Formats: sequence, C-alpha cells, structure tokens
Amino acid sequence: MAEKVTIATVARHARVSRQTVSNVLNAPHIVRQETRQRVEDAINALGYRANQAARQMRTGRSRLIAARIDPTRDGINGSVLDRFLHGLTETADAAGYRVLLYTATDDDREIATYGDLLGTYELDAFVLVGTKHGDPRTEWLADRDVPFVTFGRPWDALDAHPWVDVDGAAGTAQATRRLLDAGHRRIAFIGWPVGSGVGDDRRAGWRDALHAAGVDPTGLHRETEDGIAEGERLTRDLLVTVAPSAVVCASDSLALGALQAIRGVDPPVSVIGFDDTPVAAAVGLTSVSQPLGEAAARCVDLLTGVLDGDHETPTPVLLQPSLALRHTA
Amino acid sequence: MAEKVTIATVARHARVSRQTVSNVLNAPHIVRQETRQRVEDAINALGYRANQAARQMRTGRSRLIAARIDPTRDGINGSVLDRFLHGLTETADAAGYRVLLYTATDDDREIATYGDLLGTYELDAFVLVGTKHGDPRTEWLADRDVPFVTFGRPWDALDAHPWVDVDGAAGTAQATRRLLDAGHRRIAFIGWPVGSGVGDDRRAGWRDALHAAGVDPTGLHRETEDGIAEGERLTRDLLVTVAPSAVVCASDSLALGALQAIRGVDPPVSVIGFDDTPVAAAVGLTSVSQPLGEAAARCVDLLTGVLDGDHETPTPVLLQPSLALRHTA
DNA sequence: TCCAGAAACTTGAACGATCCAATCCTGCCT
DNA sequence: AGGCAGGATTGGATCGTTCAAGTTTCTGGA
Repeated sequence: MAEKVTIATVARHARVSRQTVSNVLNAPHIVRQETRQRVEDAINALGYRANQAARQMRTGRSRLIAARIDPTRDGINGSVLDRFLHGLTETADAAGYRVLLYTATDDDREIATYGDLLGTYELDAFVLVGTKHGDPRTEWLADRDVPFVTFGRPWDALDAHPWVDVDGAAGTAQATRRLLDAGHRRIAFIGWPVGSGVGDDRRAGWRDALHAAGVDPTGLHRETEDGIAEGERLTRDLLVTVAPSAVVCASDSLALGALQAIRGVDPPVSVIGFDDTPVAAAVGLTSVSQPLGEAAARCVDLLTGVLDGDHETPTPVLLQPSLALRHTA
Repeated sequence: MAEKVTIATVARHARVSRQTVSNVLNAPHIVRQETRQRVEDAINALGYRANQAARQMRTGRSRLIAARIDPTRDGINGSVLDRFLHGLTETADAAGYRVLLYTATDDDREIATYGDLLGTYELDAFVLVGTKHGDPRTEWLADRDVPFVTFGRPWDALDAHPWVDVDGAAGTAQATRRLLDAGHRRIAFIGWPVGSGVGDDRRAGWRDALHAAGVDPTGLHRETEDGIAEGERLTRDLLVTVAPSAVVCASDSLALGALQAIRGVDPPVSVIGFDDTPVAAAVGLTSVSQPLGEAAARCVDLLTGVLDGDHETPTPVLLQPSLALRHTA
C-alpha cells in the first residue's frame, strides 16, 4: 500500500520545492546547509530513491556500463574474466554505475548488439576484454564516439583508445629472474603460437630476462595451443631434448601440464605459471599474478574520466604483475 | 547530426499517430495489416528503437534482471557460475530481458542492494544462485512480492518460491551405478561436511545406489572442505584404510586431488568427479555434468511466466545431470 | 437508405526527473 | 529607512512512451 515516493513527496515533507530537492542531489553546494540537512533527513525518513528512468529521460545518461561475458573456453583461464567482472561490478557500483551483461557469437552480431544496447538502453560506455589485430569492434565504437575502454592493449596502435593492461612481459621476466637468482640457467618457456599479442609479450619477457643475464634462450622454448595436456606433452619433449632445470609457462593450464610431466624427475624441475588462478593456489603452483581488481578499477576510472570529466583521451594504464610464490619455484 | 528517432518521427513518416505506432509494437493484432506494414517499413527505414527509459517510466517495467557475481572462491567451481551467467544472459536476451550484475559482501548488504536496485532501476526480477537454510534474502524478496528464482533448491520448504535445480543425487547415483556395472564393489565417496544441502544430496545418491545394489556403504565415505589438497589427503587415507577400487567425488576439485593420490596405484582406481569443469575435460576426468545452459534457460522461463503471465507460482524444475565419460572411469 | 455496433485510428494527459527563467528573500551598505 | 546585489527558491516546460478516452471509418442488417 505504500505510496510511491517521488521527488515531490520529499519536497512536501521537507517544505521545499522539487527543484531544491533536485539541487540537494545534483548540486549540493548551492543549497543552504540548513535546508540541505532538512531535505536529506526527509530523503532518509521516506526512503526516497531517485528514479533512474526519469532522470535518464531528461539527461540522456543511463549510468549503465556494458561488459561481455563469454562461455568458458579453456576452463582455468575462465576464472580470470570472472574475477575481472567481479572487480568491475564492485568499482562501478562505488562510482554510481551498474554493469549490464551481453553476449555475442561473432563480431558482426556483437556490433549489432552495441546498436541495440545504445538505442534501447542508452548505455553510457562499454568495457571490452581482449582485442585482436584490426578489431572491427573498437573501430565501430570509436567512429560513433561511444565511450569505451579495453582491458588489453590495442596491439596495432597504442594510442587508438583508452586501455588498461597488465605488463605480461614484466611478469615472465620477473619469474625468469627469480629462477636465475635461484641458480637456474637452463630455463625453458612454453607459450602460445606466435601472432597473439598477449602470448608474444609473455615470451618476450622470458627471452629478455635471459639475454640480460647472458644466457642464450635458443632452443629452450615451445609453442602450442593452451591446455593441460599440451603443457604436459611439450614439457616431456623439453625434458628429453634440452633437459631444462626450470620451466616458465604462459598460463596455469600449461603449467599444470608441466607439473604432471615432471613428477618423479630428479633433481626436481621448477615450474612457474601465469594468472595465479585458484587451481594454481590449490596445487601450490608458483604463478604470475595479475592485479585484476586493480585493472577493473582503473577501467572504471578511465571511463568516469571520459563520462563525467573532460573530453581528453585519458592516458593508458599499464599495471605490474607480481609473483605469487608457492612451492614449485 | 542525425536527429533522434522517436515514436513521433516514425508516426510522421508512416502518416499515422504516435499511438498507432505504439500499437504496432505492443499490440499488433489491433492494427490493420496494411497500416502495420507501413509502420514497420518506417521503423526499419529510420532505424527506430523504442527508448527503454521512457517506456519504463510509463509501464514501471525495466526488462532488467539482476544476478549476483561473486569473487571466485574455490577456483574450479567458479566456472560453474561463469557458465550459468553466460546461459542466463543468452536466454534472457532472447526473451527481451537484460542481465544486470551486482555484488555484496554479506546478506545485510545484499538486501540493502535489493532495495537500491528496485528503487533506482525498478528491476523486474532477481536470480539467486545457491541458497542456504533459513535464507534471509529469499524471505525479504518474498515478503515484498518481488519476482525471483533461485538456482538451487530451498532446502527448508520446497514450495517456498520458484526454483530450478539439478538433481545431484541422481548424478552421483548414476556415477555409482556405472562403477557397479563395471564390476566395482568397494566404491568410496568423498564429499563435504554434513549440513550443506547440496553436499548431503550428492552423498545420498551414492549411498542409495550402493544400497540398491546390495552393497554396504559403511566406512566408505569421508568428509572435508572443498579443495584439491583435501581430496588428495582423504583419498590417501581411504587407500590405506579401506582400499576402494573406485572413488566418487562431490566436486572436480576433490576428484583432481584423488587423481593425484592414486597415481601409480595398481590395479588402477577409478575416479569420477562432479561439475564437468573444463579442467576435468582437460585431464580426462569422468565427471557428472550439470546442464547449466538448460538450467539458466528454465530460470528465465519461470521468471517470464511470473512477469508476463499469470500470478500462479510456477512449478519448480528439477533437471537431470548426465555423465561425461572420459578415461578415469 | 439508414443506423447500430465494431473496428481502426487520433488526441490529450501522465509517468518522475531535470533544465530554464523568473521571482523571492536576506543581509549589507549608504 | 531604502536600495541593491546575490544567492536561494519557485513554477512551468520537457524528455519519449503508454494509457484512457474520444472520434472517425467500416460493416452488415433491417
């Protein structure tokens, strides 16, 4: 039976006009302290909440951010998106925004979805996770001046649009240096086929760290699709061909496979994974940890900067990963 | 420069009134075929999309469904929520709804968030994943007649509210029968501490299947928190105390631990996990597979039934899991 | 031919917020 | 005491849609 509480109800209760209530909400500094207090008391007493639809109709802003959720592909890495989304939801919330999910099976449909979301819900911004060379999606959004951020560098042109990323090369370099410090010299790397920006970046970190230490990385790396079985297979191959004393992997999936391959090998081979997934934590795998919560927060920062602030393209953010030390290295 | 396309633009273009356009969208049957065609042509020609905010203001319906996203806890099982959310987004989309995310650290805050979401965004419904005994959240929602569905049975009263669940007992029973058919008799079970509805359900399936086959399950089960390390520990314990020939586990995490424990044991011990996570697929673990996409779809079905249709409380849905056969059993 | 009744379409009002422009105070100075 | 500047407050218009009520057009039977 409770009547709907609108801005008019609050105004009546606080003996002011609707506009004054609106000012308390949107421009508190122009309202006298005493009046503001009275209005705020009324708001709390009545449990008033601004109707977003009405506000949106007038202002054209929905305070909604869209993010894409994919079917889990390679399992272990699925949790990365999971944790990122969680962080995004949390930070967006604090900034007064909400996260809306969408899915799409291919780029064309995804772009069609953009149009739908923008037209129907007047979304304020998009967050894209991962981009590829010549991504048609970012192009479409940029052409229409739709605010968006990507988690993952644009591998073509670094200043194409705002982005947040984690320095994968620094992560593998740190992992490699730790192994070097521990006395290892034959440090192998298992990664993904050449061509993926992320994979090439992680391999580069390992290679550069070895070079810097005066170690020749030739022949010490292998490439494959992601997966536990693949990691195990390539590690066995490495063991018989170059007999490494340690292996750095581009993902925890590969590292998990590596762990299975080195069971019983003596002296023990060190293994370091990438992503610090909960599975890594469970089996005690040392792994490079991406600050996903921080990354999500910076995405929101960049967006609110564009949405609420100036029209300048904000500076990209490159975050440093850390090494989660466990007992495999 | 493109003018905003509203219902008035379409009306002018099709030489009808705003209301007729609205009728074409919301009640096509009362518009003459010829007129309807003319309006639809205009809609397509202009690329018109109904403004959700304006519609919502008049109807009080947002076509938004809220779902909660948690930080990944036990890693492997995180992917379950992931896949469920994906299915939910996909099916909701097809039904004309969108999924909004929220998080909360405890029940009180979650309930406060409900109020906020309902007041500010006028959400149409909530989807809760997992409920516990005497859940204050479902109570709060039910008291206020907010439409909601849970994925997971209400363990107190089965008719308390609409729900969708997967028959965990049937899953473990199926796994157990498969092992019995293969000639196993000493089939152990590793599950979670007594008291969790889900865990007790899964254990019951194993026990009943053994009883039905005339096998005494006494002493053949162990309880622990979820985790790979725990699974390994308890499996080693089982091996030395009761020497089972097969182990059914309440989760893939536990099963993964079991796999590590039985390495090298001869004759080989069979292992079956639960949830058919991508990790299980990767290591070749036979596992009980929940139809998560189907579950999400049925959640949406129940909700649209409540939202668009009658006021009857819809019948709960109990889905049957299947066994993903791989080489560990 | 005429009219009742249904079907098809049109018009004005309302949802709840913000923006705009006009008015009202209030304190301060002369 | 009067005038004035400036901030605080007010009423009206507006966003795009749907609801409710009104008007026109069509159909068929006497």
